[in-house]
Parts: sequence; structure tokens; C-alpha cells
Amino acid sequence: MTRRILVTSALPYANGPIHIGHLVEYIQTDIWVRFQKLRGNRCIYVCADDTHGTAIMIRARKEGRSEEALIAAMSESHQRDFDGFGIQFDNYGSTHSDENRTICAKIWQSLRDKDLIAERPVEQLYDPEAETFLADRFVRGTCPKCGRTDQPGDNCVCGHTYSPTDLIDPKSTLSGATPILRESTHLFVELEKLHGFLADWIDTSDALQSETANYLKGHFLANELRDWDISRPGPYFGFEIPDSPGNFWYVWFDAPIGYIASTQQWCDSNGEKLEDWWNSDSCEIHHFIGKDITYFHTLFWPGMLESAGFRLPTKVRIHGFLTVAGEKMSKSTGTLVSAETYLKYSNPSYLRYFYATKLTPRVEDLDLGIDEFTEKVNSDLVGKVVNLASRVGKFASTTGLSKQYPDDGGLFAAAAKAGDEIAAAYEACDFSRAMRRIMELADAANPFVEHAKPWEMKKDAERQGELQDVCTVALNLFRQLAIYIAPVLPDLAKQCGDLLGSPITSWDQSKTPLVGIPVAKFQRMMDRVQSKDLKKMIDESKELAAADAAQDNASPTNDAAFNDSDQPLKDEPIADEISIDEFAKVDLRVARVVSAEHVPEANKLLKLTLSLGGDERRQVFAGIKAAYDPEKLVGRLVVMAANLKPRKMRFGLSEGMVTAAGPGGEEVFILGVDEGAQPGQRVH
RNA sequence: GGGGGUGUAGCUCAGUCGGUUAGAGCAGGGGACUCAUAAUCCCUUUGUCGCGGGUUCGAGUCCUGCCACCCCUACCA
Repeated sequence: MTRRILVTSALPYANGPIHIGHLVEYIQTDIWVRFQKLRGNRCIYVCADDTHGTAIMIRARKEGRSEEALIAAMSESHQRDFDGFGIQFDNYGSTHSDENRTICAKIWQSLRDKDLIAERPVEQLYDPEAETFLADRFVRGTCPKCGRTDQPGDNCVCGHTYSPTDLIDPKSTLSGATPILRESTHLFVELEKLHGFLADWIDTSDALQSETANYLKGHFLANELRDWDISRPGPYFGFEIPDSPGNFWYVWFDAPIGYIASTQQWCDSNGEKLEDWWNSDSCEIHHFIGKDITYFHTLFWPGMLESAGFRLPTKVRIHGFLTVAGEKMSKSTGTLVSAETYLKYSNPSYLRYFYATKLTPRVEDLDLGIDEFTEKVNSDLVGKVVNLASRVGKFASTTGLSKQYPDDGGLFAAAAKAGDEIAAAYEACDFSRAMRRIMELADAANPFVEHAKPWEMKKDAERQGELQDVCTVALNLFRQLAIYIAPVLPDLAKQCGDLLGSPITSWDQSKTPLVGIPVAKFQRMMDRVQSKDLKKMIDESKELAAADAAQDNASPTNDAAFNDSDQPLKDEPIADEISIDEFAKVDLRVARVVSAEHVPEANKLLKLTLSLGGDERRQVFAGIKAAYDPEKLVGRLVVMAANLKPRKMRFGLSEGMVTAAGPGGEEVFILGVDEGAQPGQRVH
């Protein structure tokens, strides 16, 4: 039976470009959608840019253009990036659309009608210069607990949490002005009135992974649900609330409604009715989101839908975050790679496949290791799958496929049978399992060619029939793989279709071999990953991040954010003047940490082995044990005093010093060197 | 502090309802081949299934205590 399925990914915020972390979700969703379409289900995939909120307003001001101009440019850039990764939406809208405004108003009216809206005053910090209320993250000041300066509005690095009004000497990061307290009316959704409904939905709907249901039950539903502050006083880039002039819907109110608005647009241009998708029990709705926005999609959103008479999601499919080499992505290490940068140096199919091998139905983070990435793509995709076509492609172009499918020892039949299991894995979002099963099939197919020895047949005029049979088997096995992996690698599916003159359009094509047809001239399908390209990609990401940071620093509006304390200079005044000759006596060198280990008898020391390039090694003891984990130091470039007289210590000889700043203890910060420097180079 | 999860080969991971000798891919070692992108094929080494108890004829699997790591959340469960 054909299912009707509406699928969404979370709406990307129009405040920045798409990066490889975002892509986990869009690739995951796109794979699932393509799978459903391949299975013959009626499936549409809608998304939109999330365009409202203070951050957009501020950014537009800073860039001296209208919000509309900013979000238009962002939308274009997002869509270009998605397109580059083969992510195919049926409709891509914007929360700043007429459709969205209309549906927001409708849902709002329903909430009013159900008496779920309350009004009360809220005191909030206000920036009198920028003339706007300030969210926590736009206020910085001195921590009331420990006295550290320049801390964010909600918590300090010392671990203390507070409200921005508790900060000593608070400053707006927008203008540098001192914020004042100002009262305004806010509107709230009284979510507690929906407590029973939500508890029931979470318990019985089967829409959530069990860990998510547990989390909600334990964390929220065990208590009274707090009112949800749904309005923001102007100026605010968003929709003004029709029955509350001067107040705007908070961005998180209209963002999910964007799912419906985007569907509306699709309906309008395809002659469909919105009710058939959002008010129908015969349609499924699947939301794909990241774990950070669980709360909005599993409490507020179902509450809003229920109140307004829309159907509830069939599934909210929540995924974890991307880490790179086991660490959070970061600009400074170049692991926060933008979609655009990735596409410059690498092939989107690689990333689609790699993510597919990592994705499971569970809410867990997934790690991208450069070596693992290279290995998986090269061994699995190029070595196994593509190679199968590549190794018989040239023969097949001259022979074509046999009239009848030859005996292959049951390979084709076995792979056809495996289709059900692979489909079940896709359906359950267990792409990792699906990829594993597909690779097992590829592993079985290659030995067939090997044992048949088509290259020998080619030389013998009398064995051309046999050669044709081998090609027929190999290419049909390849085609099965291409069909099964088509949701992940649409490009490969296309290439397979071109080669055999028969486009891949349906999962069931895997059940019947192609026979008696010509084969096109073989075209190379996929290149191997080159590690040097990935390295370039990381390097460029680092450079871009550095350029961004430099630009931010140069911007005058940001000076206020850098009200650094004068304490360090007071603690340690600048030393007596020296001549350049005296300075030159200190030979500072770039060195690479090649090993780092704890010294069991020492309280503060780590034993480092530093490389100055070639075979030059220095053993150095550094008092940084409390601040650095030895494993994380290995491989890093540091700056060392290289001509320091070696000093005998209880634990061994120390042949230099590693440079670092900070008062000591946990607050020690090793001097780093920008990428490109070579161990052994002198610091001038 | 609380909640959730993970721990199996050097690496990434399978392992069904408790059932024979714990598996795959990659990496490593040896050989073969030359159709194929230094691709492929054959053979092959490696295990305290985190640790300790318990239940059982039988435990990687179930129970329990501990350890390590990860995620979430924190004077709200």
C-alpha cells in the first residue's frame, strides 16, 4: 500500500552558513526521503529558512542592510549548499512568508480560544542606545561570585549561574552601553493546561525514541510545566501579534509553523490541499531534528498542533551532534568546515556515504575521523562497489548483456532477497546497518569476477559468449548495489542508469536482472579520496575562521566586548628594558610534542618529548599537569626555549622550557603557532 | 548530585530468544592475479567479550556490585 508521508528537517537559522554539522541532519533526512520515494511511497520533503529574531535584526543592522536583504541572501546561500550535497526538497520556504503569517495567526487564535494565553509584565535588561531588549547572550559583565570580568549574561566560567541582572557592571555587546532594567508585557502559553495531553502523547504515541520519552517524563512532566514566554517587545524582526500591538511572536513560535507554511506553498503549486497533509490520519508526518531542540518539538509543538486542530507528528526522529576526531567542532582547529569549503575540496557523495555508515536510530553523537572517512570511502565505495562496474565495464560495452540471465551460483537471488532486510533498516533510520548489509553483498560479488577470469575469455574468440555472461552477472550485481544505495548516492544510481540505459526509479528493480541490452561506453564513476585534499579543506577552514575573527575584532561595535581586566599586568608588571641583542640570546623554536606523559612522583609536571624536526628530540619537564591532558598535547606545535641550559631534576634532565602564559595551576595556556610553521623554525 | 547510554580483535563495529569452537570489514603477515582507480582475489595472526560476584546443565547475552568513557541535566526529576 502506498503511504503518504510528509517529512521535515529543522529549519536552518538565517544567521550563518551551512556547515558539515548541519549536514548530518539534512543528509539523514534526504536519504530517508529518497528511500521512501524509491519504494513508491508518496513522500514530500519540506523545509525553510528560519529568519526571525534578535540575532537577525542585529546582524542586519551591523551590515547596514535590511533584514529582508540579509535573509534573502542567506536563503540563497543555504539552498545552494543543500543543492551541492544533493539534498532535494519538494519545497523550500521561509518563515518570513505570507503563508507563515497567516497560519501563525490561525494557531494563535486557537490558543486564545482555548484560553491558553496569559499576560504579565517581565523585567528585562534594555539597551538604551541600540533601543532593544537584550537576550542573555547580548550582555556581558563581571561575575558576582568570582569577580571575573567579561562573562556572559547567564553563567561564568567559574561554574556559577545567575541572571543577567545580577552581573556587576553589565555592558551590552551591541553598543557597549550599560543596560537598564525595563518592564514590558509578555504573553505566555500556559503549557501546564496541556500536561495531561502531552504526558499521554509521549507515553502512547510511539512518536519518540525511548530515551527521549524517558528524558521528557523525568525532566519536565514530573513537574508542573512552566509557562512559555512566547512574545518579544519591539523592535524585533518577526511578525507582530495581531491582537497585541507592539509585541511580536518569539522566533520559536513561528519557526515550526514554518513546516506547515512550507507545505502550504507546495500544495499551492501542486494543486494539493493542506488538510490532506496536516489534518489527515492517513498521512504520516516525520520531523527530523537535532537533540538540542528536542524540547521545542516534543512539548510546545505538539501542544500547539493539538490546540489548533492539526494532526500530531508520527515520529520525531532525533539525532546527535557531529564531532570531528572525537572533539567538538571548532573554528580554530579548522574542523568546523562549511558546506561551501567542503565542496571545494571533496565530493558530497563521500560525506553522504560516511554519515550513512554512522547513523543509527539512537540519539547519539557521531564522530568523523579523517582516517576513518578516507578508509571507508576508499575501501567500500571505490574498492568494492564502483570497482565491480569498473572492472567489467569496458568489456561490457562491446558485448552488451546476455539474452538470458546466466547461472551465477545464486548471487543475484540472494542479493534480491537481502533487499527486504536492507529496506527495513532504512525505514528504521538504521542506515549504519543498511550500509553494512550492502557492503556484504559487494564483498560477495567481487570474487565472482575474480574466479571467472573475464580477461582470459577476452583473448579467446570462442569464449565471447562466456565473457558476455560474466559481464551480465557483474553488472547486474552492481546494479543491485546501486539501487540499494541509491538513497545515499543518487549520483551513482544515475551513472548506473546511464551505463545500462535503464534509469533506477524503483526499489523493486533489484529483483529482476536486466538482460539483452547494450551497455554504454564505460565512464569512470568515482575517484578515491585524497588525504591531501582533506588537509587543504581543514587548512582553509582555519584560515577563514581566523579572517572572520580578525574582522570581528576590527569592528568598532565589538570593542566593548573586549573590556579585558588590568589585573594580569598589575600582578606581574613589565620587566626592565632589554636590547635586541639580549632578546636574540633567547633561542625560541617551534617544536612538536611527540610524546607526553605523567610523571608519577611529581605533582605538577608532565614529561614531554619535543621534536625540532628530523631526529632532534628534547626531553622537557613542564609544570602544566593540572591544565593539560597529556594525550591531547601529542602532535601539537609549541614554542620552546631551546638554548636554555639543561637542568637536572629529580625525574631526569630537562632540556628546555615550553612557553606558556597564566598564573599557574589549571590556568596555564601554552603558546601555539599557526598552522604552517615547521618544527625547528626559530621564532624571531 | 541525578538521568540515559556505551564498554567485544590494533581500529570501526555485528552478535537474534541464554545454546556448539565469539564474528565481519579495515589494518598487519604470506601468496596469487593483471579486467579494474597501488584497485581485486586466496590464505592467515590477534580476544581476560571493562572488572568482580550471582542465577543456570550452559552467560558476550539475564541479575547484581564496581570501574572507565560519552551524552543530557543540574541546589527544579
